[in-house]
Amino acid sequence: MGADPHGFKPHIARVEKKLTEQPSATDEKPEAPAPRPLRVDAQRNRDKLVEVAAQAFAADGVDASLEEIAKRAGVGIGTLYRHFPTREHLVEVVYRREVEGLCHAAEELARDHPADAALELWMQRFVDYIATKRGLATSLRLLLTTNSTLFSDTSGRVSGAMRGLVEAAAASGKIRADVDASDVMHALGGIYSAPNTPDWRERSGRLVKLLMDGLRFGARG
Amino acid sequence: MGADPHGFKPHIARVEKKLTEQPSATDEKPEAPAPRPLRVDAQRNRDKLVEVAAQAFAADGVDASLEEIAKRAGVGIGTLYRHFPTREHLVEVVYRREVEGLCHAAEELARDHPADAALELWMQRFVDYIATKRGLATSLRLLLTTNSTLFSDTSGRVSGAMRGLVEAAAASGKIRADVDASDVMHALGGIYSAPNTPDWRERSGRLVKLLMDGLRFGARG
DNA sequence: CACTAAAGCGGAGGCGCCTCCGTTTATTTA
DNA sequence: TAAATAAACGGAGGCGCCTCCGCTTTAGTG
Repeated sequence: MGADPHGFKPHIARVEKKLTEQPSATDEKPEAPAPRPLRVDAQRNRDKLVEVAAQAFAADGVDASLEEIAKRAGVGIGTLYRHFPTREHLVEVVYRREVEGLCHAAEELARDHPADAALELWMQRFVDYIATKRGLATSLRLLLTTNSTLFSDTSGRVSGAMRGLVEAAAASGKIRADVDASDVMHALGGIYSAPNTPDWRERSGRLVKLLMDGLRFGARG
Repeated sequence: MGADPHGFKPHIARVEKKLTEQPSATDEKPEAPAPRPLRVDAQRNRDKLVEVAAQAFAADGVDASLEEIAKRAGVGIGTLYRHFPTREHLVEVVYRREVEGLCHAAEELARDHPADAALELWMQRFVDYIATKRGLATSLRLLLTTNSTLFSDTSGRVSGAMRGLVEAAAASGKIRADVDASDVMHALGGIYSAPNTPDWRERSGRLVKLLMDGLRFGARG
């Protein structure tokens, strides 16, 4: 995006296909007839593709070239399309992975740090997450309105993770006890809706610090 | 869409550009410094493009080939892109034109027919409009969330036109007087949200007739 | 009418999308 | 271990997107 003077930059939404059928990353429903667990090479390629795609989308936005992604993952374009029949499939998987990572980070941070530090670090991580989300903005907006499962899924998980951290911090006395997790989430809303200036990241960082000061103020600990 | 086995069918939303700057079909703001009224040949080409595009979108959906549209309009692809720098611009103009037509039809029908017939005919026309809107579904959804002016503009105009017809019919005694235009609009909602079956059109036609029977029931006239 | 600047035109060219199918490879079976 | 087979691979090919810029047409001006 920028180093691509002749690039292919369509500007339209064209999504008609297959959005009903979910990729379903963590599908362990007891009813599933175990659809055969992907050959090891296939799984390896798939993972590599997702990883490379995540980088590419972060760097170039959703318009990143799929052919380039395939190449960088060391597979043919055909392989990419077999795993992800549409661009959305790939975007969705990358996004879900991002959410997964964010929730996982919450557990990890909670284990390795004092409750208030864990919360603060997590919020900084949340800023990165939002940054990605903004990169994918248009696609995501469409995906989230088309595919309501995705929306409820992810927003539920994220706010759940945050709730856990806030409550733990409150319980440990590291932050004041009279706040609700949803209030904190609401405060973070400012990050999301803030204008897309170049200094957005620093601003957001400061917002998080400020918020933490507020949370620590008058804490028991 | 179908007669295009090797066609270019991306499936992603890529809209970043120029959606702020409105095409503004009917821009007559007193502040505008009159941006020079388009050379006659240019205007002719532009009109032709919009007309052809309207047909193409109706026939093939928003994925209709822009090169094909340019060709059928008898201009080069470059001309199309000069007038409509992105596909959305074209979609938006076509859509606004559709809305315009619908509102204009309301006046015309009101002039040429008894009030109740005018309303019924207009509602049948409304079915066509919705059909178009469905054809453009994904693009429109994105456009309407991105560009809130477009939304308020058009929905306001359409419901205004309908209100006029309903009130005229009620005043003339051709339909019962105890209904509100917004109720009728609400009833028509069924058309929009109905599943996209092949017999959708007939169903909608019957819905309109049914609705008219309900409206005529117990009328003074 | 001749001239000229500005406006408009249009298509070649370069790139990305995505399908199709012959080839390669992992896994199962003998 | 070898043969058989299903799964996966990958890239050529065909098509649409969109920019760029030399050529054409229009609308003024003297």
